[in-house]
Formats: sequence, structure tokens, C-alpha cells
Amino acid sequence: MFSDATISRMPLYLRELQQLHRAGQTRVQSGVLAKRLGLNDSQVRRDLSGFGSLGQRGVGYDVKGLIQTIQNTLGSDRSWNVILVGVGNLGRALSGYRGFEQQGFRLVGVFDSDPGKIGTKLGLLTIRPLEEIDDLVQSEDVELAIVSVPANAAVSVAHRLEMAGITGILNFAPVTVSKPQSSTTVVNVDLAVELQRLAFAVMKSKE
Amino acid sequence: MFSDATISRMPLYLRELQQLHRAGQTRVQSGVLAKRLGLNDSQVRRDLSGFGSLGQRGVGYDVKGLIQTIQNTLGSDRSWNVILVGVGNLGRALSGYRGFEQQGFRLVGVFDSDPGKIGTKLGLLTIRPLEEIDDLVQSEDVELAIVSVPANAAVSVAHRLEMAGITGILNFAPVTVSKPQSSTTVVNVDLAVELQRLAFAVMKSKE
DNA sequence: TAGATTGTTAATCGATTAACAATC
DNA sequence: TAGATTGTTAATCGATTAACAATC
Repeated sequence: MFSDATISRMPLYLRELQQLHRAGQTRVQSGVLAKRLGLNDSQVRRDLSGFGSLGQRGVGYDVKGLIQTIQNTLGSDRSWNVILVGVGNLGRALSGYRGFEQQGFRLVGVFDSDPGKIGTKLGLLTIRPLEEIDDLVQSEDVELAIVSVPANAAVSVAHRLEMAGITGILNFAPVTVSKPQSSTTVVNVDLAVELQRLAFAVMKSKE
Repeated sequence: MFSDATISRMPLYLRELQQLHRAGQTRVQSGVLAKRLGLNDSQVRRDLSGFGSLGQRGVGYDVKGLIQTIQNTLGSDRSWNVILVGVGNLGRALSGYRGFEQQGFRLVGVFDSDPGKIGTKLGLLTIRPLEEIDDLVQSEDVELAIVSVPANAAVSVAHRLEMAGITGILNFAPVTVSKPQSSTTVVNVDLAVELQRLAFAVMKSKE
């Protein structure tokens, strides 16, 4: 139904649509969305056509209806329980990141291996040892985990999460966590890699 | 010479090669790199072939030599001066992120619009008002900026950075900053979008 | 030499884009 | 009706992969 490329653009459409909705817009055209996201208008129509005929020719798309359809189809109408593993600088910032809860992600547990951190508070939550991951995943029906541990710990943490029944991992550790045989989905975000991508793209554009 | 897709994988190759180098490995094969990054071995050879014939048939690639070639070609043998604009939770975490300096990125200035923050310290640097961006970009030859301001400020900040002569922006604000007509390169990283991509991919895999 | 692995071509696959009939 | 914009097809473009000769 939807290609991987289309799926990965859906959160962007959703974000723009929600912004338009907040700004009081009731309709939007493919060209407008395309411009805001730096895409081609054909691409936007093609991406959205997967939902069926939602637009009105000559008029555009209904902002509210489109938001609801995307959310319904892709599961962001409900909330997801999330845990955070690794409470360093980045982990702390991620735990307080407003954008997550705004999209229906509920942080229900935070974990670290450092005995000095265990038992202390992070926001409203108490930092717990990794050994308690299984229990919480069971009791709270946790599906997603954010991993911000050091590189050398990431693979074993990912394995533990998988064993605990986590179905999705957002990995910020500077290693590619990919388990080809497993059913756990992983999205890797390496901040240093992103900055280097920028630098490389700048170099290339200067040629 | 290099496709965009290849360029965006280069930081990943570099990261794995540096890890192998630290671990004392002197040689590596395309299949090994592929496995670590979840890629196809043909793809790795094709990506690396852009540098010329660096491998030895029957043997593999020289780890150290490959690192140096990538760095030389793509400008990560030198250091880049970087500024940070927006000192919230995320900005603070980014300013202390070890991965940046390890790859030759030097944070030379931090800026915020909040008078309450201006003049206070962030690590070794003093937070300054946005008005001083131009001066610092000139005096320190700054090429890259990390933007972690609220969504509504991001576009005007990006514009200011562009005017100041910044050539690359790593944008963490939840808006797509793209200036089609400008020569400034932008890489957008929206953390909420990444988490949602994960959730959508999980939904899709469950179908 | 035999085995391994690269470099590179050609085939495949998937994603983007242009174009336009359908229709609001 | 005239103008605008969708939905969808067909064409294009680019990226991935399989395969294998070259060669260490």
C-alpha cells in the first residue's frame, strides 16, 4: 500500500497539517504542502492517494480529515508507551522533549546501569536498573524504547529490549543496531553522523 | 563522482572504520562493513570505488588508508567551527555532545534570544545574543550552525545565519528549513518525526 | 596454484516527476 | 462555464543488487 519512502514522509505531512490546523486553515493543496516540505507536488498527491480519494479536485484537501485519516491508518490516534534507556546528557534532554508527548508518546520508565543514578528522579520518574526492564515492559505494555547509552553498551541493551518484547527501538547510540532476523524495528539516529552528513554535503556543494 | 545516497553513507563507513581501527584491525572486507551497517556488500564496494582502487582483491581494504582517503576527500581531516543557536534542554545536551568534537567539530559560540540566559555560561562558552552572530561568524570563520530553537523562530534564525555567511545548518527545530534559492545546505533532524517514523514502521510491520 | 575478494558491468528494482484527463 | 487541482498513468531517473572477470 505505502512504500517505505512514503511512510517515512508521513510524519512530516502530519506535522505540517497539524501546524496548518492550529493556524486555522481548513483546506490545503498538494502544492502548498510540497513547498513547505521541499517536495514535488506530484509526490505529495501520490503519497496521499494511498489513503483513497481524500482531496477534492479544484479545491484541495480537508486539513482536519487528512490528519485523522493519517493518524487512524498509521496508529498515531492512540498513545504509545515508551521507555528510555540511558540517562546521560542526551537522555535527559530526550526525556523532557515536549514533541514526544504532543504526538501521543508517553514516557513510562527510565533506566540506567549506573548505581549512582538509580533511585534518583528524572522528571516525575525514578531511574531504575536495567534488570527491571522486563517487568515494566510487561506491566505497562511498553512497545517502544529510546536508547541513549554509550556505543559499547547499545548492542546488548538492544538485545535485552528485544527479549523483553519491545517492538521498536529509536537508537541514538553511535552504532547501527540492526537485527536482520528479529522482528524488532530499529530507527538509528547518530547525531555526529548527521553533522558530518551536513559537512560532507557542504563540501560537495562547493566543488 | 559520488551520489547523494553514497555521500550520506560516508559518515557511517567512517564511523565503523574508526571503530575497527581503534580495535586494532588493519584490514576489512566489504562484506564485514556491509554486515555492520545492514547494507549489501556490492553496495559497499560500489560506494568505495568512487575513491579509486583502494582495496586489494582477495584481501580487502586497508582500514587506516581508507579512513584517510575518506577524510581527505570529504573534508573531515580538518576541523570545522560550529555555533549553536538556541540553548534549551536539547541545545544544552548538544553543546556537550562528545561525538561532535571527536569528529573535528569545534563549538566556538552559543546564542540565545532569552535575556535571562545571555551572559551565563554554557560549558566554557558564554551565551550571547543573536545580534552578535554576524561578528563571530566573521571573526572565527564559522561555517556550520546547529539550530535548536522553537519552531516559530527557526525560519528567521535560519535566514539570519544565511545572511551571516553560514554555509551549513543542522536544524533540530520541528520545521523543514529549506531555502531552494540559497546556497546554504540544510540537514533537518526532527526528533518527534523520528519517533513517529519508528511507530509507523512498527505499525506497517504488524500488518 | 587455489581461494578470496575486489572493481565494474548489466539487470533489476523502486522512487520521483511530468503530464493530463477527470472533476470539483 | 472557466479555473483550479486532484488522481493516476507513463516516462524518467536514480539507486540497489547480482554476477563475474580480474587479480591479489
